Amino acid sequence: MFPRQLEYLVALDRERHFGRAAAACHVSQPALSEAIRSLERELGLPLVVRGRRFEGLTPEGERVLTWAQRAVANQRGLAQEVSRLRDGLIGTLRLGAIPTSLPTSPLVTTRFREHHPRMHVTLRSMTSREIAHGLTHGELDAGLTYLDNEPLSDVDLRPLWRERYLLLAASDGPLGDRATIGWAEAATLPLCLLTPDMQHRRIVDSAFAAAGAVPDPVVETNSVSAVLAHARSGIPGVTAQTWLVTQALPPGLRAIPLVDPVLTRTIGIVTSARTQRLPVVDELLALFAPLELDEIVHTGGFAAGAS
Amino acid sequence: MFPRQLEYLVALDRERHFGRAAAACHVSQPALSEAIRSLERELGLPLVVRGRRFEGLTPEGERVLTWAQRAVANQRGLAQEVSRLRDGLIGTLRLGAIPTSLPTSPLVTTRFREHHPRMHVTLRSMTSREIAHGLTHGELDAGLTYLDNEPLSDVDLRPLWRERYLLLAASDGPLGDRATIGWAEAATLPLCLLTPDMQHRRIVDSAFAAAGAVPDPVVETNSVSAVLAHARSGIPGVTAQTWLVTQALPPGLRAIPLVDPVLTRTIGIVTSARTQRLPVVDELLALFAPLELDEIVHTGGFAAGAS
DNA sequence: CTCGGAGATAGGTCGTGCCGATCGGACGAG
DNA sequence: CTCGTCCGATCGGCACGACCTATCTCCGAG
Repeated sequence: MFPRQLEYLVALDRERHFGRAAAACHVSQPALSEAIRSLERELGLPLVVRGRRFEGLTPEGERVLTWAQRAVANQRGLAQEVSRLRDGLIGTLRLGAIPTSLPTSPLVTTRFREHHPRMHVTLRSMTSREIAHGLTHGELDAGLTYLDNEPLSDVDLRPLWRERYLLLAASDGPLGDRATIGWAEAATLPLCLLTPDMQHRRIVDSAFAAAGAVPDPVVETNSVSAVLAHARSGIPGVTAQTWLVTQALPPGLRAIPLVDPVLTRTIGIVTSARTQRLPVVDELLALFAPLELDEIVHTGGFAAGAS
Repeated sequence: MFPRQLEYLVALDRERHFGRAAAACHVSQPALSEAIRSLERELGLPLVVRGRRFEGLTPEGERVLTWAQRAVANQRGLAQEVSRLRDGLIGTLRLGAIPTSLPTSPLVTTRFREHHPRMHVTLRSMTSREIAHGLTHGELDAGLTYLDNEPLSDVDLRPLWRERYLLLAASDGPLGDRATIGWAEAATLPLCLLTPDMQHRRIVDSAFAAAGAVPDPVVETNSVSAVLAHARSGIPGVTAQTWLVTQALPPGLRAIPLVDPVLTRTIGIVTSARTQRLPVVDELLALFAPLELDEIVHTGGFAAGAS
C-alpha cells in the first residue's frame, strides 16, 4: 500500500536480486527484504517466489507489479511537476526519432530548448517499433515518427509536417531536365533504395505498388548518404524531401518530385496515451501546433527557424 | 510525496474544510493540518491559501492536486486488484447507460453477474454527456451509449450491437400492410417523437435530413412508453428496434422498418482511456467480443440470453 | 462583550521503517 | 566430503514521524 514498498517491488523486479535492489533504493538489504514481506502480509498475497535465491515474481506479483510501476511513474510525474513549479523545467527530454526525421529534428529540439534553457535533450535514432516500446515502458518521453503508416497503439499523435518524395538523379544524366517523374517510370530505372527493414523503404514500395510498378533496387543500403553518393554516380535514388532541407543539394545532383501518385506521409510527435503525461511532455506539445512545421519545412525557412 | 498526505489533499479539496476533510479521512484535524503543512514544506510550494478559514488551493496546489488524485485512483485500483486476486471480484460495477440502451442492458449486466456473482451493479440512466463526465471523474466504471454519434474523447470503445429504426403505427391504420417505409414518406405523417435534448431524437433527425425531409412532430415527449401509446392511438412514432426486443409489441401496433436510408447506430461500452483500467473494467470488457450482441439483439434470442 | 467556529500549536505515545550484525541453507571448488 | 561463498531471512535496538488529546489564537456573529 505504501510507495516505498511498491518502489522496492519495482526495483526487485528490475534487478532480480534482493541485495542489488536494496542498493538501488539506497537502503540495506534487510530493509528491502522486510518491506517486501510486510507488503505480502498486508495484501495477503504471495508476491515473490520464495527459494534460496530470487526466482521471479508470482502471477499475483506480476499483477501488483504493474500497479506498483504506475504508482512509481506517477510519483516521478509529481516530482517533475514540483520541480517545474519551483525552478522551471529541469532535467532531460528523452526523444526517439526515426532516421527520416533527423534532418528536421532541430526544429523540434531547438524550439524546446529556447523555451526551456535548463533542459537537456537526448535524441536517439531508433526504429518506430523501438519508439513504441520505449514509450510504453517509460524509457522515452516522446517520439518523432510517421503517424499514418503502420499506426502505433496507445499513443497520442501531434502531426508536425508532411513528407513528400523526390527522385535524386545526376543533373547531366538523361533525367537532367525533367520537372517531375512518375513512380511507374522511376521503377524502370536502376535504383538505389534503402533496405526493406526501414519504414521509409516500405512507404516507397507502397507508392511503387500504387502505380502498379515493381522497382529494381540494384543497390540497397541503410544509409541515406550512400543514396546521395550513388545518385551522383549515376544510380538514382528516392529520398524524402526533408533530407534536402538541411543540406544543400550536392553539385551535379537534381531532385525531381515523384508524382502519380504524389505520396505524402505525415511525421509528428507521438507520446504515450496510457500513462499520465509528464509535465515535460505537456510542455513539448504546447510548443507545436498541428502541422505548424509543414510550411517551414517546405518553404525552406528552416535555417532561420533553427538558428 | 506520501500517499497519506496526497489523500488528505484530495479530501481537503473535496470538502473545502480542514475538519470535515479530517473526519472523512478518519483522522483528527491537527493530523491533517500538520500533514498538509509538512507536504508544503517537503515540496517547497504553498498549496493552500492560508487565511482564517479554508480559501481554496493555490495554483501550485491545483497542479499537485491532479497528481494526488491520480495517485489516489491508482491506490484504489491496486486495492481492487488485490481484492480480486484474493477473493475474486467483490464490490460494485458502476454503469451509466443512455435510455435507448436500457432495454438491452440486461444482456450486459446479467452476463457480468453470471461471471462475478459477488459483484453488485448500479445501472444509472443518464445522458451520454453525463456518462463522459462520470468516466473522466472516476465516478463511473463504464458507460453504455452510442459510439458513432457525437464521439466522446479520451474513451475506449467496445461496440456491442447496432441499432436499426422502426416506425410504430397502428395495424388498422393506413400503414397497416406496409413492409417498409422511407424516411421521406414518414416525414409527411403527423409524428410522435422524443424531445430534441435526447440523442436518439438527434439521430432520427439526421436520418430525416439525409432523406431530404423535415418531420412534423405533432407530439414530443421524453418517454418511450408515451411514444408507444400515441402510436396505438393513431400518431405514429419512431423507435429503435431494441426497444421491442424485451417487450412484446402491444396488440394493435405494427413496427415497420424505416429505409432510404437504413440508419444504423452502434451502441457499446465506453470506458475511460486516460485513467488506468480498473480490474472491474478489465473483467467487463473481457466478457464481450466486439459486436457479439448484435446477432442476439436482432434475432430476438434475448429472452434466452437474459434468463 | 461574549461565544462559537476554524485552524494552528504543544506535548506525549506508539508504531514502524531502518540499520548492523548474525544466521542458515544451497552450491561450487577443491 | 568439506570448506568458502553467496543469498536471503532473522534479530535487537534505535530513531523518526504520524497520530492523538488538549489548548491556544483569531475573527466574526449576535
